[in-house]
Parts: sequence; structure tokens; C-alpha cells
Amino acid sequence: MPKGTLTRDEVLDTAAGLVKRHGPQALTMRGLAAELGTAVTSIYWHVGGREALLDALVERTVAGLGEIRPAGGTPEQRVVSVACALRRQLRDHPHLVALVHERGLTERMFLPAQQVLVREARAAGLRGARAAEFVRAVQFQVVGHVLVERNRERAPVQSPGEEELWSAETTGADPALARALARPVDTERLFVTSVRALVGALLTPSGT
Amino acid sequence: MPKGTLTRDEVLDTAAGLVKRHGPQALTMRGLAAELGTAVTSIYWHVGGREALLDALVERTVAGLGEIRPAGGTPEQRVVSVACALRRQLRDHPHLVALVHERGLTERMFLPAQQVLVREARAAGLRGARAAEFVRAVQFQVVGHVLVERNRERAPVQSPGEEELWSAETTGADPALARALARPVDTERLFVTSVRALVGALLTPSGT
DNA sequence: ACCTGAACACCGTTCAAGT
DNA sequence: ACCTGAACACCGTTCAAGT
Repeated sequence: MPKGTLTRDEVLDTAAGLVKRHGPQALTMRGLAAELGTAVTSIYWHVGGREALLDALVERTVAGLGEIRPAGGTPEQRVVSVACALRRQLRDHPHLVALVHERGLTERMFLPAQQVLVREARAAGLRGARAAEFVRAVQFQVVGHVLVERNRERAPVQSPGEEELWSAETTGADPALARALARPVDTERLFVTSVRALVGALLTPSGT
Repeated sequence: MPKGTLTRDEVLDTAAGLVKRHGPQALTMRGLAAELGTAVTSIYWHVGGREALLDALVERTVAGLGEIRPAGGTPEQRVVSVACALRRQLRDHPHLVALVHERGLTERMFLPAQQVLVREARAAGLRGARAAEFVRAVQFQVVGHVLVERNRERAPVQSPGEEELWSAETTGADPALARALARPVDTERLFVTSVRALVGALLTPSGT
């Protein structure tokens, strides 16, 4: 329900709704114009072309993501909680992940957790380049996991008949292993295990 | 240089060349037909529509990926070497990563390292569900990292002026940390560090 | 069995023209 | 300053028609 004059925010709002409902590939300039009740070319005047529109949507969504607060007693617990919170945020906005990928703005998904992670890294005793590497490792881990998760969900019934591949031979006569590999992945559990392992190892340096 | 009659393989070859040179979004049915010197509709007869074409290309590339052989003395070293080899393979075929993402076939990128990882997990003493989870953790880690890497490379000069964000306040008066965060990420180093941490932690269980 | 052109229903973007 | 329609140069896919 647009008022008399078209606004940049109005355009972004309707665009966001369209993406939220049907994904970024469903966001067409012509479709958006129809939804807005204007000519296609008006969109160009207010926000520019499609790429500029997507970029604006990404910025908008990231900005609206709400702060992440660490929870837990030990530094390790706190960092893990941040990782889980970031994953949850991203999973709660699947369209954001899709948008970000279409525009190559992965970096933006790092932002919500960035400062908190820096703080926690220092609280855990890390300094300088080591602290920076720790922050990056967690960011890559979380965002990478979410990207893989999201991508898998788009391909239903993937690699069928894989159970056959896991014969006694390749699994070394370990039927429990064969069964586990045939089952769908419990991504939630896998995520927590991985993050815990990574964070634990990086926070308790044994060598160097 | 097509012979008199058009072949499915010929179509796939030219399509692969097109993708390799200009990326998957440059692979258009009409452009491919032009390159082949045939009518667009011939492609439909031989390989089906665009999505079927992309799927065929993914399968083809993965099949041609060469076996991964672990190297090193300890199980940890061997698994890390497999992870590095898989990453290298995927990075050497950036078009494959792009293809896979456009079609949601992430799972296919797991395959080259799958059996080797299962073997190494068992060699390291893991059994049943624990072994399966270990394999998945490494796969998610590697593929996730590659997805993030690839995606970042598409957005040049990302987040400029970020150095300003890392003032003394947020970094806790750690200029080395601020500088490290302002620098571009050394993804190679980050990858090795992360994988080593993950694998090391998962192979030497302390709790449970 | 294989290949064709024409047609359909879409795209994003530009540009001159309106008010 | 803001909005418009027409036009350009593309898409993927279908289908009836050819040989």
C-alpha cells in the first residue's frame, strides 16, 4: 500500500518482502515494479540497478541483526556460545545468506560477531596476530558451516544409494560406521562438536 | 571444430570450456549453441535443459578429479594432508565450486576425500558414529572454508575503512591486533591452522 | 533419430519524453 | 525532482515441422 510518492525505503521494504517469501532469484525488477504499482524505471531512479538493490538489502538485513552477547563462565564456553548465536542468526535469515552469496559479500556475515570475538579472544589471553587469527578461524568456521548447510538443503534426496558404497570393505567391517554414514547428517550436533574442538584447541596452545 | 553430427560429449566439452573461461553465469544455451554452430534446440535433445547441463558438468568434473592419497606418519598428519589436498583440488577448479553452488550439489565436493577419510579415521582408532562424525567434521570444515574463500574473492576491496573500526578501544590497546585485523587474511595459513586444531582435538578425545 | 526456425514468456537496462 | 512508455538486447523453453 504505497502512498502517493515512491520512497527508497518503500522500494527496499517491498523488495525485502519479496526476497523473504520467494528467495533472491525471484526478485525481478519488473516483478518488484508490479508489486509497487510503479514503472520499472522508477526503481532505477530511487535505488539504482538490481545489484545495487541487492547490496542495499544485505546491508539492511545485517544492520538489523541484533547484538550477540556471549554466555558462559570459561572463555571457551563464551566463544562457543557466540558461534552458536551467530549460526542461529544466519539460519534465521536464510534469505540473507542467499543474498550475500549472490553478491559475494560474505564478509558482511562476519560482522555481527566480530567485536565480541575480539573481546573474548583477548579475555582468553590471546594477543596480536594470534588473537586476530583466532577470530578469523571462528568466523570462517561458522560462516563456512552455514554455507554448506544452506547449500545442502537445496538439493533434496542427495546422493541416493550411498548406503551401498559403504560396504564392509570400505568401512573395515564396522556396521555402526556404515549405518552412521548412511544416515542424514545431524548438522546441529556436528556444528557444536566442530566449534568446540576448534576453539578448545586454539585457546589451549600446546606447541609454538 | 565439430564433426558432422553433434554428440552429447561434444556439447559437454564446449560447455565445460565456456564455464572454465567465463564462469557458469556466462553459460547460456544460446551462446553455447552459437559456439557449437547448431540450433539452440539441439542441445535440448542431447542433454536436456540448462539445469541438466550444469548437473552433468558437475558430475563430469568431480569424476575427473584424481584420487587423494594421504601423506605423513601420524594419523593427524595424514588427515591434515588429505584436507589440504582436497582444498587444493577444489581451488584448482574454481568453476566447479561455482557450478556446485548454482545447483546445490555441495555433497559432491565431499566425495573425493570421503573414502580416504573413513580409512584414516579407523586407522586413528575411531569407530562407529564417532568415526562418521569425524569424517563429516573434516568435510564440512574443508568445503565450508573453500566456499567462504571463493565468495570473498568475488568482492574486491571489501569493507574499506575497517581499520578505523579497530581503534584502541575495541582491541584493548593492542596495536598489533588492530594491524592484523586490518590486513587481508592469509587464507592458506588460516586453513592449515584451523584444520590442524580441529583434527588434533577430535583425534585426541579428552572427555566423554 | 536428429536437427531446425519460429514463437512464447520472460529478463535488466537505457533513454528520450513527459510533468 | 520524479515518473513514464518504448525500445534494445538479451534470456530459457516449447513445439510443430522438417529430413
